[in-house]
Amino acid sequence: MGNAALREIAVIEEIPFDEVEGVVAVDAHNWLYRYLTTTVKWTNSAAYTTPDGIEVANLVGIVQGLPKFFEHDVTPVMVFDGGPSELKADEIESRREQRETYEQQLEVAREEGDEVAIAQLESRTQRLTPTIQETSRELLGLLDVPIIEAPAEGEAQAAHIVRRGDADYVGTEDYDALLFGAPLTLRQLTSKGNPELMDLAATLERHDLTLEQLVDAAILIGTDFNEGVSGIGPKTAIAEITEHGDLWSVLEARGDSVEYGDRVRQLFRQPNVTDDYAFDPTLEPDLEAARAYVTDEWDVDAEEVERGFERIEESVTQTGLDRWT
DNA sequence: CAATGCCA
DNA sequence: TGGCATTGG
Repeated sequence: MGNAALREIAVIEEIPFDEVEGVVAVDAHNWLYRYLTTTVKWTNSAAYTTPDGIEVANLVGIVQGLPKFFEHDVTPVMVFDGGPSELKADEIESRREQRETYEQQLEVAREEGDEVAIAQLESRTQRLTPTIQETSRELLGLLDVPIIEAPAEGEAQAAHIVRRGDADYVGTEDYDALLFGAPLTLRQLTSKGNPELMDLAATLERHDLTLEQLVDAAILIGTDFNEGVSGIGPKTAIAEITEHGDLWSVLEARGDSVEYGDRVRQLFRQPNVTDDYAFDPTLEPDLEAARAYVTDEWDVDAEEVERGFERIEESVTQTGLDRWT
């Protein structure tokens, strides 16, 4: 989701994949979700469901999606969302408890009309199922793709990692990455053509804004967590913030108001992220194990993943993934 | 310029 | 989704 109006504000340019270098901190939820909803699923639904009715389109998506990185000598690092759905495989009981807790929280938030909390909790509704999470982690592990656990939003954590210089780009379709302060963001990583590069510094420079002001402008327009002011779009938001300086001054001058403005602001300014992560960008995939996992353990038709594995294999042997530091 | 609805 | 035309302020 995110905010499409930010596209009007952001400096975005298409770049050849060859010019992408280094490490991409991928918003794993966003990345997997693309493969679960669009590409694979409807083309041959049966091929991505086990006899038990468990969806394994994520495994196919991973096998088909990773070669893009490998073939361009780009190291993906998958950043998973934290929060209520971070579950350990064998903790069935705590799983139920957490789900109940989440339901209760959502109920309370609804009663209180706390739109921000509702939005946050609902955004966790469309979370990946525990099975998807577990099998994705397992397969990524076999392929030696680093996984980082975010305390909350994966996107915020990915932005944090890039800000600290431990990765070069955030990978997500979501324009919100900009608001989390991601210096460089790559979009269209799942599509066929070239990716798009979204540049924070260039964006701020173009409009002569600070990041804080950009966040305020986005709040005026409306984000995933707040409604925004009716009648304010990207142009007006920038103009008003430029004229009055910040969110509150704009609202005061217009006699408007925004619900939970301060909380949404904090959400972007001080997201829940951690420095407690580490990864080795040197990838040594165990292709045999990965193939076995997908085709034997989860009964995915070998044809569905053959080409993907071949491409990964070729990348490994030709360029040597272990050269990437 | 913002919002809406339709279509590729 | 994203692009485009329309309408309404």
